[in-house]
Amino acid sequence: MKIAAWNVNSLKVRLPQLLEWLAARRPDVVCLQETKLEDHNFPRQEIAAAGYHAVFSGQKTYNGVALLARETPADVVVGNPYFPDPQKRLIAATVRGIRIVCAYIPNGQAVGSEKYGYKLAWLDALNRWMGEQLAANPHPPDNPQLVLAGDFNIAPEDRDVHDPAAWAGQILCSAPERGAFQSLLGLGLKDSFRLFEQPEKSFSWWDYRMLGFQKNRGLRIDHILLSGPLAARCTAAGIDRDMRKHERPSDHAPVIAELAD
DNA sequence: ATGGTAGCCGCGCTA
Repeated sequence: MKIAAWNVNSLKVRLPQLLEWLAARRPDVVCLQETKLEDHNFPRQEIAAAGYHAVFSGQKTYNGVALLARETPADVVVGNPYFPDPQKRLIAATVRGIRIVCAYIPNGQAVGSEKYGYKLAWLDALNRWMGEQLAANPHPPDNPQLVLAGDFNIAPEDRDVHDPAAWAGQILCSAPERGAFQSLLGLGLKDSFRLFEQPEKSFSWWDYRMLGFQKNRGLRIDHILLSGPLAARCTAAGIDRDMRKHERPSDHAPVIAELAD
């Protein structure tokens, strides 16, 4: 079972790339962020023609998440019950007995800003909800089947940052943000990427500006976290870096984790 | 060097 997450930065613009990529990679589940589409504009026909069911929660201009799956997603929940939020950043559904949570965690703009406070509060509520979801999705009991995937807007460690000195204490890298990430791991979730040997300087996002990608000035901020039993089944994890080379790319590359059946 | 690039129904804001 192949699970992917991709911040597409406008599904309208990236739809042709998404369809090509779905055909090439054949993921079973895809968590999309920054669709930037109202629900009535979601390209349901094109996604269905590609062989995927879709559930989504979008808004105009900003944010927006979607969950694509080759099997019908069940028990769809939009948003975090512990954090009422007009911003469309969270959608969850069950696919093949696995609870999938697709998240677009706030960027936070700058440490100390109002948006930063919102990000930390959002993460605190996410942590609370994930704790509950881990307990609520046992199969059988005490065997949580949970995936938390998406754009976290957090580089967990210095090795996830092209220039740790320049980014020290900055947004995406600050201690409170990294602490929130560690709290999610503390619930028993595993960073699928780090279950395997990986190339140095592996990143998932590069700023459009200043030739960020060409110079590999990136950060690894997109993640697929797995509950313990799923981590035990994980056979591979990686970043589809080549998608960032595409003409008119998203600023994020897709991340992928594979589970043995 | 406080820039730069991309996407948005936008004519600034967010990333």
